[in-house]
Amino acid sequence: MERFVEEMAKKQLTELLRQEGLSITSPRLNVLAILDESDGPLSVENIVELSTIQIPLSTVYRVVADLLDARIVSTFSSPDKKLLVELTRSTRGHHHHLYCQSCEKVFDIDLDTKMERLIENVIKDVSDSHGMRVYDHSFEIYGTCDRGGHHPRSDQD
Amino acid sequence: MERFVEEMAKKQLTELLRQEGLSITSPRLNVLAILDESDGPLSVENIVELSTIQIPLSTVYRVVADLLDARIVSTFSSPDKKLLVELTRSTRGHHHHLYCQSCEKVFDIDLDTKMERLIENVIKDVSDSHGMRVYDHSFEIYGTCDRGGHHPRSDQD
DNA sequence: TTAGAAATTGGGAATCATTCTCAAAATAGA
DNA sequence: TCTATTTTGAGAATGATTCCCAATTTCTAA
Repeated sequence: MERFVEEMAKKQLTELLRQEGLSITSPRLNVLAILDESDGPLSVENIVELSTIQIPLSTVYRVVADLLDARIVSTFSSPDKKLLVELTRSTRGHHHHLYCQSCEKVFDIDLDTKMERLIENVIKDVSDSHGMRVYDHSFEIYGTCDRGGHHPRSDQD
Repeated sequence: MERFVEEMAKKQLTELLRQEGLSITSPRLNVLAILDESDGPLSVENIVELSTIQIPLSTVYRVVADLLDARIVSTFSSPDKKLLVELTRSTRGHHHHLYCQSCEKVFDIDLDTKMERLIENVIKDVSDSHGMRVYDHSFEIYGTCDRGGHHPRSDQD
């Protein structure tokens, strides 16, 4: 059963690559499978750790870059500036992120349609007033999940 | 006259350091003066380039870290993950950023009070539902200012 | 199905921003 | 001014990411 699900997923992921005209290779399928099984964005290091077969870091970076070009994955940076990756498909379109400083996890969050529309309006105003063409925006929230956690800038010694 | 203004600024900046209990050194005053004259956030490299006296990169990083601890400056990351710095004072409190991909500049933007309040509400909802204590958030807009510019992800070859 | 062409990989070296180190220099304050 | 303390300069170290290129894999078309 487990096995069956895996096979299904593999076929779908293969199809995903084929649709975008990318050749089917095991590093690509592996990275996709790992992202597919994850419930949130992963760092490149995470991907390597979670991989059953051995994949060099450089290959993961390259694979991720190819998948990004094909829009199969999306990437962004964590607060400590590491590359984070997630399947574009798995996120129902546009969304935002919530970072937990204490457990170092990232959660996807969705804003309701009204809020998202308000943001679009703000962006329109700003881009008009600056004469710029806007291609993206981000909205990120930083917090801590454990009650003992503290503000990262208040730990002066 | 020019000279006079400079002297004025220098006194104020010295006072700023003194108030926070930081000793007065020329690298610190220089970094502050450069940030004070800038109309937007600067990278560490920018600061070194704009400095009249020679300051090593490592010193600028250290000075910026000290000023950050004292909350005299604020820092954040550019889309290419470089450290950006601005005087906390020069920004009337909380604000956001607009990045231009073609000219590589960063502009400060303010949202109106209503919008900012909406965002606060969203953050409250999200943090409550995830059981997290939120200490910060960011909202950034990415665009290009020249009409010939193009979406960074659409230049596939 | 198979040969050759084209694309991809492995893995180590290179790069780039940032941090660290520590002796020398500057600052603070009695 | 003198001395303890802090800060600096300059280069080495670090860590994430990119580059390089020979070896391998995938694709294509006969």
